Amino acid sequence: MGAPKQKWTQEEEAALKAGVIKHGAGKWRTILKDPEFSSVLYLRSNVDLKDKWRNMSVMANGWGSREKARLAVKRVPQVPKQEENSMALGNGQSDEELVDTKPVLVSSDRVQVAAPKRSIVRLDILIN
Amino acid sequence: MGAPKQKWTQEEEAALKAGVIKHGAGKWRTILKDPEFSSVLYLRSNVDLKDKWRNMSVMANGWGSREKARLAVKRVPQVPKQEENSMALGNGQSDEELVDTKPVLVSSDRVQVAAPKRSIVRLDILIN
DNA sequence: CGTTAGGGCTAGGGTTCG
DNA sequence: TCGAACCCTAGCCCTAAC
Repeated sequence: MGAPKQKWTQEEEAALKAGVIKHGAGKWRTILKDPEFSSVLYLRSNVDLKDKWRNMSVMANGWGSREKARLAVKRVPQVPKQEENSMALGNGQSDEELVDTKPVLVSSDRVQVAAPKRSIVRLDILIN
Repeated sequence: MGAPKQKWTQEEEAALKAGVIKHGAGKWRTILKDPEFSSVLYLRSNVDLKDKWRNMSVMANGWGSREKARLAVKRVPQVPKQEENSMALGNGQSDEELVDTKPVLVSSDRVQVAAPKRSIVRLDILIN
């Protein structure tokens, strides 16, 4: 079993989004063949792109049903990971970058453990 | 209030084991639809089967109770984690023979491993 | 035949309860 | 605290339709 599971990276998500903006949703094979994205998505199939876009769209809408303060107000003795990617479809315009504001802030009354880990601040690849 | 939490009976566990032997681990829905086991497992869902098999497998591994599991280390932005979990079938007695839990015959075409090794799967182990 | 849309299933982490 | 049972859902598979 050589497929433990393959999680999507932020680079891949950004490439997918850019591909949809450029070619349109539904043109998965076209996006995949575009040399601009194939370097990032080369190990994904067109079906993978379709599935991922479905998941991203669902998330972008109303954040689900049973999630609310559950994930946010979780007291974790660790460093809360915060990574959120904006997910919205552009109107076909050139530049568009929605910034999702996720004010998830775990503010413990006590001193929180320091963060020895390196925060991963990744910027989306340039498109257009 | 509404979820009494139903514990697994011996009959259900036995049916699950037999189902895995017959159809292979991972074919939870298939096991559930098999009339041979549905009479016992009709209260369970495919996810229940999967979860129960996970718990049983952990026990079979000899996880004892003397391990300091570090459940930290969430996701590090580097080095893909690699998990390897071996699954053992059979009773919880001293048996170090790993049994391939693949169904005897799968769908013909698949990304089958290019290894024509034909391990003789022993199926003598059965319900306790 | 290739591709896409959609439903279905599984794997794995997370959460709750005892 | 720990573990069994249960929940949530991203990723993957199957099938029909085009």
